[in-house]
Amino acid sequence: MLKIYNTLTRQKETFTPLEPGKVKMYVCGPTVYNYIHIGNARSAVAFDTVRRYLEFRGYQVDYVSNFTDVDDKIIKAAKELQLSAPEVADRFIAAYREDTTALGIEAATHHPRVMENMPDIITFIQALIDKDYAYAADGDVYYRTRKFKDYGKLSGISIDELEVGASNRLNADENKKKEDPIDFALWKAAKPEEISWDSPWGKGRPGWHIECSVMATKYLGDTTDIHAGGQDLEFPHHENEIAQSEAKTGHPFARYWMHNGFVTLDNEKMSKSLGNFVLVHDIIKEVDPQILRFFMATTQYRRPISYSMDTIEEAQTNLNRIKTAHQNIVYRLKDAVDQLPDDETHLRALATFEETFIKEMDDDINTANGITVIYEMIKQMNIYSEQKTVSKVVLEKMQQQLSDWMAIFGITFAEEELLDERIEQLIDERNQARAEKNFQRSDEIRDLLKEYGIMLEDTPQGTRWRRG
RNA sequence: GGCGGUAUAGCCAAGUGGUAAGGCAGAGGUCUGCAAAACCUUCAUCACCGGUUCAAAUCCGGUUACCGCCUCCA
Repeated sequence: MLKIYNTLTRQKETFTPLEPGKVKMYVCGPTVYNYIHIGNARSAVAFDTVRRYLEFRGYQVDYVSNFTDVDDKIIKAAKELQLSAPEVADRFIAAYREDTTALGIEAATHHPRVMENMPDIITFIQALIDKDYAYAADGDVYYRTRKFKDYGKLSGISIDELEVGASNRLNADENKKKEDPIDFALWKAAKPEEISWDSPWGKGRPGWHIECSVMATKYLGDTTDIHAGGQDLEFPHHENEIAQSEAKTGHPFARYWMHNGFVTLDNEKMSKSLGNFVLVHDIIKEVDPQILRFFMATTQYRRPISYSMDTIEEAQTNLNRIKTAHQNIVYRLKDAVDQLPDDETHLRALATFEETFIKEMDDDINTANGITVIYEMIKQMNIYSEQKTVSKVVLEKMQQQLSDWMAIFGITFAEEELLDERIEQLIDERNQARAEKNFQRSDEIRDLLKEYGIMLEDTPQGTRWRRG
């Protein structure tokens, strides 16, 4: 039984979607004004993993993730890059797709953009005004926060406590227009020469929070099963989304709220404003993106994860261990017999591993524990693949089970590649030398191939190679 | 100041009442012509203090440290 930690109730709850077998999931996406860093990637990875696990468990997932392509930072970046705001957005959406693809993140069912949903945003805001939950003020439109009685239910904060801190942070101009300092902008009047859209309140552009309310309800309906994002979105972003959406529709906006923990660098949150970030775009030139992806799976998504070269190297070692085990299985398929008397025992053991794996992953997508089950399974797989005779039935099941699980973590095993003819010849020559006990020559060849990144291993079934 | 989170071996990381998973690194061993890979053995009383209990890393109270949100941020 799948359980998910729901930020709204602060506890793990049994997951049951609104519609049996189908899950509606919305994940707050990036503001596309530059490349994503590892912290941004964690969110995308975490919820891609949730999605893949839901699919593994038999659900059909409708996955929506937005691109914020209208925003102050984009306007600023456009000035710096001497491009139009849409051009900046296009460029970094392309970069986002490139980086996330490298990380094995599946594209969403829909990737809506703010610019493409302007009429719906305006309609949504108008509906809030009509319901008296919002008011226009000199070209801006604000949300009447105090009117929404459930305000604070997600983050557990109260308006009165907020007001104290908020008063000296907002600029005076904006405050003058607001009825209450706690009110937030749904629509901002255009400043000269900024990109803007026509609206009943004059030229302007939407505030940040409204887009997610609009797009989530437009693509998934009034109530979404899972709404997710980083912990920093809990307040105010998600709180405001709830206020807007529930005021408009009268229905619960999302049933399960999921928030991922941060990536830390030297025990501090990796963030754009702190400047302590590593761009995915840069790091994948040096580190195999699969390693980065696997690294993120080694910690449960709600906990902070510490990024360093040490932790990345450890992930690499561990991923290699799993890949080697997979290769061991594939290698033995070549000389496996169709079946053996003890097949049933091994298949049962595999089924037990699967039960455990599901039990661990069902516990709020505990990938760290899921991976532990993988380690235990590959140990048995390694032992099996060293048996004198092996069965195809068992090996195939092992191979399939391991790749299915790793796919949840976004890891795929490379297709077996063919070696260069020259290298094949060298391996043959080395085996000849070994047969003649000319170990000097055989070691020479092994060292030579090592320089090309081909590692040789002598096994009872013959010499095998791998990239290393 | 308000709200929330975390503290487990050299490192990463599970474990929410029954006497500390797993991985890396380290040590020893098996296998191997030597390797590699693999396998086996070994390696912690859980930040601190007090309490509840037959029994606590796990519950309660307190202390300390670190982190996050409250302002754009995954």
